[in-house]
Amino acid sequence: MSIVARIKEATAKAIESLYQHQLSAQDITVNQTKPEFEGDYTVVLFAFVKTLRTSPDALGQALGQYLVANNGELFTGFNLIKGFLNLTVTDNFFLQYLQQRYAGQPDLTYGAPQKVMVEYSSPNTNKPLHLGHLRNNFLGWSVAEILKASGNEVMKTCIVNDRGIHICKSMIAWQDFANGATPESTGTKGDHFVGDYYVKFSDTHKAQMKELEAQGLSKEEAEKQAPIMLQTQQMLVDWEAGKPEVMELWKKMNSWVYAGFDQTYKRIGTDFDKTYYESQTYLLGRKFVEEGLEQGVFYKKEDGSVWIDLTAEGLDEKLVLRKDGTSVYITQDLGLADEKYGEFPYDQSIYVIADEQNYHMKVLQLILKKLGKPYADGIFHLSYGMVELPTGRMKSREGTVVDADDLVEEMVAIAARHTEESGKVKDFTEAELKELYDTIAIGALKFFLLRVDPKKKMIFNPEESIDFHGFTGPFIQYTHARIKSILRRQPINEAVAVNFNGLEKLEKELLVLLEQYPGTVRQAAVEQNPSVLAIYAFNVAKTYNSFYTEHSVLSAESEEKKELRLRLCQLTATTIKSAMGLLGIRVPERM
RNA sequence: GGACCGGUAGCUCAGCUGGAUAGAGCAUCUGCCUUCUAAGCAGACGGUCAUUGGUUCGAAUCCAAUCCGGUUCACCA
Repeated sequence: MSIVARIKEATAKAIESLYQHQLSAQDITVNQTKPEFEGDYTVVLFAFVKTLRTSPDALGQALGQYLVANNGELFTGFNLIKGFLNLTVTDNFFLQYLQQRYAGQPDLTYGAPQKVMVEYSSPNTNKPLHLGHLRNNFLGWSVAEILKASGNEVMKTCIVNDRGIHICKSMIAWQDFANGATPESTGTKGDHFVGDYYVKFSDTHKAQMKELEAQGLSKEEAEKQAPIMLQTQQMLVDWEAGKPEVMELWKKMNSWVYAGFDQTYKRIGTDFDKTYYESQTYLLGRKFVEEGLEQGVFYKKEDGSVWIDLTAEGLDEKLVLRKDGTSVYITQDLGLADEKYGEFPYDQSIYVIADEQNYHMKVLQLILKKLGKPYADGIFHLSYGMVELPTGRMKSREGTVVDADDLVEEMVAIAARHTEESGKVKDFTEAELKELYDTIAIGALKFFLLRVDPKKKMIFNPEESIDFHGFTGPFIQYTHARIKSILRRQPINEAVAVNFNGLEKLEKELLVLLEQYPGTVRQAAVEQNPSVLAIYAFNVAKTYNSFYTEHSVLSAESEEKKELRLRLCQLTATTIKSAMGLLGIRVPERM
């Protein structure tokens, strides 16, 4: 049990014994003591003063004395400042924790295991991945891993938007302008290759619109009447009819894109247990229309379109089937949700989707509820804020989209430059260097995107790029490498025992932090928020670095101190590696 | 217009289930490498927590109003 849990438990017991008053652990506020006061953890007393009909001072004195007298293994002393009871935890408690944990892997499981599905990434097959996808990928992957580490059965999924008018746009452009060029013939990565034709479509479309507008058509008319758009519409019809040459082109171009995605996913360490393709799932929602009409949840308008009225819930009327009988986005999603549950009967289904779709996800869940689907309550929208540039949103039309592959390459170049300047790994082979650059570059990128609360939109400044100092991935990686350097020189001697009193301030501070690790992972899991772990890992690294500068490990005052510090180093390294691992960030042995 | 989200140091962000004098990193400035990796450490500077009112022992945190910014309310996906 964590020290905080034990303090709460002991406090509840003490109050029951002293005042015959029952309290549950969650009623008690325990904070880490502020550095300017003596003590490690603080019980906040104000909440009980009224019900116990006593003063903060009297309560604090009584409680402090009781806790120290009855929990000698936990507390060595207390002090009372206003309504705050500061408790000093015994060195021995932390030394025991250290002794038990330094060698193995942390146990991070809690609660009853659940089946959790996590959907993330969801790319379109008409353009390469960009910065926004990276936040999505890193978030989804990390949340999945955190839930897995917490003891749940997790299935990572991806829905690929591989069909529709936007896919036809790049197809038409390729057909009209490529002269048979391929990624191989041009030496272009497949997803970028196809993305270039999507841009080509836009440019052509724009030019044709301009001509039509000059002929007096309105903007809307011009948009629809542009020859390339008419072509694209026809191609979509042909695709839905399964016209062989269109299907062939579609498959060919998608396969180029997938080859490109695979390369990027591999590079950034994203993986999935199951990939859904919209082309295979988009018709699944149709049966819901019948079902909803029968149940009276949906209604049909005169023109044949089908709707659901959500105005009672404060939302709007929502179309679920077009008058021409084709299904819309939300209907497809209903079908996919059903398909997912059929394959993996989950307790929770997490959708990692940007916050611009908050309304859509709300509607999706509500419709499923109204249809009486048992899995509706398990749906959770992990809504994250968009990544913006200092100038505002990324816009493909204005060419301000930050490409994922380009960004990774840029980071690698910076990592290489820093590494060369430091001159610390001159004996590395080419392959080792390459791996190190990737580890640092992608670590920096992931940390940068994961350190912010997912809910909040974030600003990415390409000018300043991503720093390698301070609150960053490389800072933490560097700390790990430093520790490993010590442990390589001097392995731990298991035979030496380390039970004694007299921890240095920074030794204890570090132990206090390390002891909080399982609780921190739990918080990250409950909140589905990796940034909690990023901040934690940074604090551990920072505290270790202070300790490192202040106290020598290898030239410690005594053999026993040295062994203590070696174990402290080991546990710090393990904790950093574990926490960073849950963020998808590798930590090097040397850098 | 309706709904939802946000506004904390020059910049990027923590803190938000109410608790002590609001914290980090970057930037700026001062020190510290013949001693375990200076991608580091120690320190300085920097705040009307958007504004106003309310709730109470106590408010950045809760409530209301206002201002500013964003997203969304498509027979697009």
